[in-house]
Amino acid sequence: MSGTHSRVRERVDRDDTVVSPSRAKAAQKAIVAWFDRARRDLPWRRTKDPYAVWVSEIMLQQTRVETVIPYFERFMGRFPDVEELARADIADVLLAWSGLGYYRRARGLHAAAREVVSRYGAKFPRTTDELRTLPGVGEYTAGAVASIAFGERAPAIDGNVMRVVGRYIGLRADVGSTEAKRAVRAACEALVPPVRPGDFNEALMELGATVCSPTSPDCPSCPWRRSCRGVELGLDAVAGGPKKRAAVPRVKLIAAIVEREGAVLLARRPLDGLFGGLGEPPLAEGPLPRARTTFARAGIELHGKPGPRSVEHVLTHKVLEVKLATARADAPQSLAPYTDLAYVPRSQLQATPMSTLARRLVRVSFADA
DNA sequence: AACACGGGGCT
DNA sequence: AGCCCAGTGTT
Repeated sequence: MSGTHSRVRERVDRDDTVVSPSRAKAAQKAIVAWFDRARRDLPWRRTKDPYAVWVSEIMLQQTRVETVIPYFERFMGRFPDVEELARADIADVLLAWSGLGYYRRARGLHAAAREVVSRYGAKFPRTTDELRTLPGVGEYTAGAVASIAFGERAPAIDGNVMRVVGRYIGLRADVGSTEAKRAVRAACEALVPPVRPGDFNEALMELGATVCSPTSPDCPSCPWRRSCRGVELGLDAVAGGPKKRAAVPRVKLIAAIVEREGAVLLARRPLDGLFGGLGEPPLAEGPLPRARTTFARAGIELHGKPGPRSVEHVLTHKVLEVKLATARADAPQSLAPYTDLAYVPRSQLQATPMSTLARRLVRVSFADA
């Protein structure tokens, strides 16, 4: 008897994350109506130009709206259409990306622009399947561009949507789990309407960004408050789960600060990996004797001991601890893993692609100059 | 499934 | 001091 009961109970638990057609329809109407009223005026919403939508979506990957806005404006001014971007030098694209992070995105954008021009005659591919083949365009971005720019009825599931829809369907599984992804995707397939699918997807993300926040959702203001399973269950029980992250390793580095006649010695990083393609004062891993030897082989002689000036730069997966050392280099040689070394006039630094870390190093070096 | 990949703002 | 953001690509 208890067996029968638990079997029924189990099926109910599984089924209640399924969104029925009638429930989907009500949900679509409510959230799009809310979006029409509450939508923020963002630069990339002033057009449905696929190129602009695409650029914005790439920039928005793992990056907040407020951070992206000025970069987007500058980028569109500098590269107004896909052909202009395809013609550009990668260094100019990286310069426009300097400080935004995840620099592989800039290389993907540039490579994809060239593909759009060469393979599609500068006309943007219109379907998720074609978009998906472009470098830097994954499942989310393909759905976002296809739905927003071309009206394809495709879901666009980002972190916001995982949380919002996870709560809406009363998902208990951790949002990072395969089970959660499957359930949210199924729900989204049922939810995305054939009419205005792009507005629906944007509405979902907008809701996550402004109302259904991770820690303190404003449920009374939510267009879905009446049918949200998460509210019924208590949001703490839904789509939660602590994500324990391993302690981030600390990496100790020495930066060789070499100045000669108003120019700074910069090294260019290899295209693959951290800060790919960007310039920076040459870095070598500590401890000091090893770094000194590494630099010496490249013709860079450290003056004294590194420090006391130093910079700590925090990344997602490691902390870079950089001590600064002045140095001289009359005939710099190659220095692994950098692709080249060159003196850059200080007046040219703002025109040189560099990471935020590299700019900090330069700024700290010449703070009192 | 886990990890590399930036930077910043909020709690 | 964590958390996590309009994620993607590699291993």
